[in-house]
Amino acid sequence: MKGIRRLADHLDISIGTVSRALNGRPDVSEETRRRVLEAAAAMGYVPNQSGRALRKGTTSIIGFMIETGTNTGVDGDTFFLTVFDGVQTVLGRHGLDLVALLCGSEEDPDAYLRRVVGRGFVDGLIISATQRHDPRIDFLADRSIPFIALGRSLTDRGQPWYDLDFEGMAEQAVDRFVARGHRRIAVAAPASEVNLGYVLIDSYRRALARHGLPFDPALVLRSPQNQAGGYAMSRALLALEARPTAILMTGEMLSIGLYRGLIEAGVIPGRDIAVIGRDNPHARFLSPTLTSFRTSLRDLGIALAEALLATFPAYAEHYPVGTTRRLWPMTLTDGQSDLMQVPPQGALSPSLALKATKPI
Amino acid sequence: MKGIRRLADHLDISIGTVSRALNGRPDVSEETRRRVLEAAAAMGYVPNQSGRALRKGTTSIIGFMIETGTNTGVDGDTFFLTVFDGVQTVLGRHGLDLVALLCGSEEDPDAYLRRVVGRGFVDGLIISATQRHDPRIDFLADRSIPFIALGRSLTDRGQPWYDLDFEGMAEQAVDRFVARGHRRIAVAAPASEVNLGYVLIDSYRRALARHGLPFDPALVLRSPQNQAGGYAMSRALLALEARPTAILMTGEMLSIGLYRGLIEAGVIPGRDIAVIGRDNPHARFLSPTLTSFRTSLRDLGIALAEALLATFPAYAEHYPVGTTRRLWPMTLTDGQSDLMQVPPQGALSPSLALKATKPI
DNA sequence: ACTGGTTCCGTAAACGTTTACGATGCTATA
DNA sequence: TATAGCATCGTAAACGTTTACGGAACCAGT
Repeated sequence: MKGIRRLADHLDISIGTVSRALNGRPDVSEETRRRVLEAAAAMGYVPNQSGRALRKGTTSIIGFMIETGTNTGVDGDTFFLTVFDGVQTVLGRHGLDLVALLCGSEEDPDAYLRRVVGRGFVDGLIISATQRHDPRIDFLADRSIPFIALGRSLTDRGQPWYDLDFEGMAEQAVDRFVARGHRRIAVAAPASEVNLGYVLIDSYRRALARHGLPFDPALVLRSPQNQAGGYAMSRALLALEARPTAILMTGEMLSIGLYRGLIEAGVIPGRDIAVIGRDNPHARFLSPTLTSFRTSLRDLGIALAEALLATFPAYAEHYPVGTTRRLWPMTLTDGQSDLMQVPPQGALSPSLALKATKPI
Repeated sequence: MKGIRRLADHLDISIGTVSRALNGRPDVSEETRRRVLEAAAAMGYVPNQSGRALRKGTTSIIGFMIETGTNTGVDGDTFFLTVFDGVQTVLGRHGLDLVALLCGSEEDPDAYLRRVVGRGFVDGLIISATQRHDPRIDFLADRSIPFIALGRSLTDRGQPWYDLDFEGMAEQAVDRFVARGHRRIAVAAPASEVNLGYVLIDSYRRALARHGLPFDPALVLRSPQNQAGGYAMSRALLALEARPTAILMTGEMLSIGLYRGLIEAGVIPGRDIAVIGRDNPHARFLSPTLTSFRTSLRDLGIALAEALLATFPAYAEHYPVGTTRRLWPMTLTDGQSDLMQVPPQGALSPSLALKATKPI
């Protein structure tokens, strides 16, 4: 004998009453409710997930889909573990559980999603690393599965989303660079089809235009969003004909590899080139200290969870119903890596002048 | 109409036949099987997880339990994402799915495990960060849930495990240090009750004894296993009365913070102190290059999954049944950080001699 | 024509819950 | 006393699958 029946037999009452007692239904006496709760705790009873889900049509599980393997761009991540923690604290308050749905590097993300959602495995979803055009959004919207995206997409089905504020980052960074006299400002963009790359370049382009600076495609450096990418980027940067005097790194890990490459070449951030990057626990240990955009990823997780719950009618009392689409602010924190000043008006340093006039 | 019934009605056959066709049962004609599979694909049918699990008593889901939040010791993790990927590739071959069970920083890990396992949520489990005494092992063994531990524990219920080979690490590192003349060798150990700390210190102690060196408790430095911990450790190290000339860092992230702290103090790894650490994508960008223990975490994930499946009688054909308990080898890879030589026999450098004779 | 065997398929029970419904006993009121 | 209302509980159906069982149809051999 197992499950709720064991409990019922032990207490000599019906399984219906046990269930009502456990679920806080009103039509059960306080006396029996007490006995049931006591016995349940004593016998370590936990309702079977499948039985409950089958009957209720709801699983109380929220999935956070991420891709494993190191080819995803984001390697080395406090990122997800921290966001998870924020999401979990909100969901836990409502008896919901968070699990990470791990799409292996050998499986197609769209097929994976279809499989796991088709199974009726989760009540809601958080998807991340949204692509410029993302079939997952269409799929989830078609099935009207509650979900929220961490990242915007051109695929717009009215879904809620949060996204890091790349507009703000590009704007503030370019403003600061220009104020220090920089005119050749590079930007690091992801090599994949992830949408944030496009958003970033657009924002960067508009920020340049606002200052009357030309857009030079050669200054958009593409690479995987990890340290190795940052290292490769330093090489690409130093090899450019007309070397930029400033660079904005929006990938979390990029700056670490970039520093390594620059310093190896004798180019000191903050002195020979201005760098602004993204903060993370690793970047805190860079030297010279990195001028960086910071934010609380745990709070982002909390916001994500609340916005997701707001799409459930059942939680309308706690979270005002509605779809939130919001840029997640990052604050620019001073470091040493952007302190370089560019002398006004064509007074280029000899080495740069040399580079600039090199034939072809 | 939903689920298998919709499919059956559409094809004008019974749901039993549909189920048999989909599950590859022999007693269904090839013709109808073809029709069923075609229709299933066309209509995007995926069997409901709850219904199937309820009937079969098995979920085809393996859980990998980790703790979120940054206070867990391991922050900054390629680690888990890489191991996940290895596990996933093996499980995927057998139609099993891996999900990460995220225990929030606000919930007790033991209670979390009881809850999620009691629900019958998973067929098997991988637990990590095993404690010196770990109630989770007793719980899982009592319920005879198939599981494997990433990490040893004094709680021995005959469970299979893999663990990083800290014996080998301590032995090789101490050997190398001693060969270069070091006699005061420090070791970094985690501050928590996680078992690897005890294993590590034991191994370190034995390795010292083998060379006739005394064990000095002051040389065992405890800290959280992250960069901040490494940074703090550099301070503690430099503040020691009799400063060690070598240090072994077994935490993945420690070396990064340690480097920062040492270099700030003008102490160059490999020149002024010998350092051996653990490799990871971030440590690849340290300068001077880190002499480090390396391994393939993806292969570790594969091994974990195979050893877990070996405990399922159902997979006896693929994986020889039996419980494997094995140390996962790490190979020592040369870098510059351990190149420092200590002059033989009491010929201490002035500064070190000064430190050693300082009163109290 | 009868038997036995094979192939294919439908029927129905079962998994562990939740919950609508009805039954029972009690109290209060007329 | 009869009735209505209430509190409490048991009964049974339902959720979507899988699978043991049996039945129908067919063929081969006697």
